[in-house]
Amino acid sequence: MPRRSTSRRKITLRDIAQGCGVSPATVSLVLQRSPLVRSSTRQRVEAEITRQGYVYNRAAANLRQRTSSSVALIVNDLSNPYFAEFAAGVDEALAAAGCVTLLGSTGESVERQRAVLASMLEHAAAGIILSPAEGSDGEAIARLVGAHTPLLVFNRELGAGEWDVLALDNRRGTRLATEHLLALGHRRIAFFGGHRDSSSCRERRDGYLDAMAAAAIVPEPQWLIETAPTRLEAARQVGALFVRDPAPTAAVCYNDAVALGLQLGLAARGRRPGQDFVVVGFDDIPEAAVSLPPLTTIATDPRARGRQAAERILARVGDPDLAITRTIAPARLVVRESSCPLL
Amino acid sequence: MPRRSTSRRKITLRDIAQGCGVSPATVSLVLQRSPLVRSSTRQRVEAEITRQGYVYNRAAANLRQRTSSSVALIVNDLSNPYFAEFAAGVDEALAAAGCVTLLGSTGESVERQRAVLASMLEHAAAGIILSPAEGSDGEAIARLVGAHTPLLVFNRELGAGEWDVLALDNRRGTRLATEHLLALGHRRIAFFGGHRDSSSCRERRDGYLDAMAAAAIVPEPQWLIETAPTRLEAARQVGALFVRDPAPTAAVCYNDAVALGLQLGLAARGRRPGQDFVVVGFDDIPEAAVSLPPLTTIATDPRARGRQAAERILARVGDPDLAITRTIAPARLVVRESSCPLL
DNA sequence: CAGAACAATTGGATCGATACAATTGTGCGA
DNA sequence: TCGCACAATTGTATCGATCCAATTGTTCTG
Repeated sequence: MPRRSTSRRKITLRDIAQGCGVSPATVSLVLQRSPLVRSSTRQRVEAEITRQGYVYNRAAANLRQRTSSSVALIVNDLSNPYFAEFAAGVDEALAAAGCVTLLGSTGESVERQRAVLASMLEHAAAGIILSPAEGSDGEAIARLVGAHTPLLVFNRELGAGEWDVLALDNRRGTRLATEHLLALGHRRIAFFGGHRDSSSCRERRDGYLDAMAAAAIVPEPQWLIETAPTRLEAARQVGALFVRDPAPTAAVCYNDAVALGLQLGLAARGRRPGQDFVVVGFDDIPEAAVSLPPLTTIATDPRARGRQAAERILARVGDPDLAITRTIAPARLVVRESSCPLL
Repeated sequence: MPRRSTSRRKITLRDIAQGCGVSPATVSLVLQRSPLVRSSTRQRVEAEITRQGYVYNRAAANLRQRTSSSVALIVNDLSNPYFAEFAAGVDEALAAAGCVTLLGSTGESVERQRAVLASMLEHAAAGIILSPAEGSDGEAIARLVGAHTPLLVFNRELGAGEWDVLALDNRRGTRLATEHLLALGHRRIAFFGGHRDSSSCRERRDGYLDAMAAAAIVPEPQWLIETAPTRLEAARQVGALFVRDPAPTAAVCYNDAVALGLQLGLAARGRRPGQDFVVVGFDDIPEAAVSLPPLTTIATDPRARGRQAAERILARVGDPDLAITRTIAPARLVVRESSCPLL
């Protein structure tokens, strides 16, 4: 925990008051743009402020007013471009509201998540946007956060509780993707990648199963392939799709990273993705548009989701008595060349 | 600017004191793990703390102690995976030091950068890590930040001033890359991508020119091609490499995004990257290892750089009288299949 | 058993800005 | 010129935790 320099005292509102012969209260009024101060005094004070290079101490004000001007954003993995975009959106909207973002990352560790949450509470975040680490216990989080700090859970299920939820329409997304492949004439469609026990993976798999069931197709067990949700792991597992004949002709992937890995693995085995085998991803990360071939995927617009999350938590902080909301953000199909009609 | 709920008063240290019949001072001592308190009292106090669900108010403590427990991180573009990794590293190291990260992004806007800096100062950041927006004025930033808050400038030049600098060894990086290509037997080597006026691009181009000069090769003007530093733009500009004969046989790229775009553009024109034309990137983003073919590049390890930046600013906050440091982080060549000996 | 040495506890001022009641200054009509 | 309404300004308690000097308990030694 760092300490601040003590070399030269910091300028306070009292210094300004003394410097131009008014009371601290008046300076405070000037800072708040109160119409009560005469414009001549205001100018005198403002001149003194710039002359002395005074910096407002928001922490002191927050203490007095029992308010907070920060919102915490806790994600599991910043280096995932999806969350990075989300974070950028959150920060954008918070900054626009004159609010600062407290960043925390958990690296999927429940223990670190506990520590980070505690730290954010101590730092008096007005609200918390949380994308829970895998294996989080909703009860425990609720107990830790308490009823005073509003919480918005993003991206993953955490059971029901006294918090707002902003979820993606995972199930509908993969259903759309699967229906798209069915419409192209595919019948043997795999669901590729993701961790069996993650809630988002479960939901996406369910959407796939819905669409298959609606088409009266029973997926073979070997069409469901689990991998770590990374490009590299996905590329390694491509072989599993072709162990038994007849092999699938298309795959709905857990996310774009996996889909890109799959395309890579296909190319490495001499199958041309988009022609010999059709791939659909999920997320629409920037790379999806420029991969080889460009990837058909489900877009969820993480930046807009970030802005949305920020606005929601600000609304709740503004009025804690609002009813709990549960928003399902839309997912839309973006068709690119990785999926094209069977010839 | 949000306000906090007023529904039920927050528990303060005084409540705990009353609750177990000691003075606030004693509770404070317990919180600071002071050895002065008798262990029986300590236990009584701790029990009361958990019973009432007390949350420490670090802002109040910071005010009294004239300290701060936060460090600001200001980047131009979080959605750039390079900065996202960097941010993850910063947060990791700050969290380990019990410090919280104030995030701000500027989107390359000098005006937003001014606003964000001002906000961070008001929020009493103990120090600021800044990757300046393009076109920043070092003077202006110095004036704004003042002498009280230590500043660490990352990634871009900003003139010399009262701040620490953590830079990448751009020039040496591209020199290494170019020497690698020369060693493979290439002579007609292009420098591809980047904005002419960005400081990092200039440095990287200089490294390339150094190596070429050392090999007594004068680059043709059409070997130097400017593009926006994105995959898409790079892919669009590939044609420019081949307008005149004899065309280059290899390219050192401004960064990996550009290099991947170049590979894409080559494939689209029927040239096999890595065989018909050799490509080297810069940054070693995760995609580089799994592109087609895997990309030879210059690794700078952004996560480690982030940790390093955090540690440096913490050290400076701890002792403001340290001499100014200027660290050039090493860049190392990672050879993959996108570069292989001419056959 | 006095009193020194030490352990444990506490009152109250303080950090910097704000809110509120109270005070002072100004203009104007009677 | 007085008094009144209203505009400006100000003194001071406060937010929650900390720190210092001062106080109270406890133990031990001669």
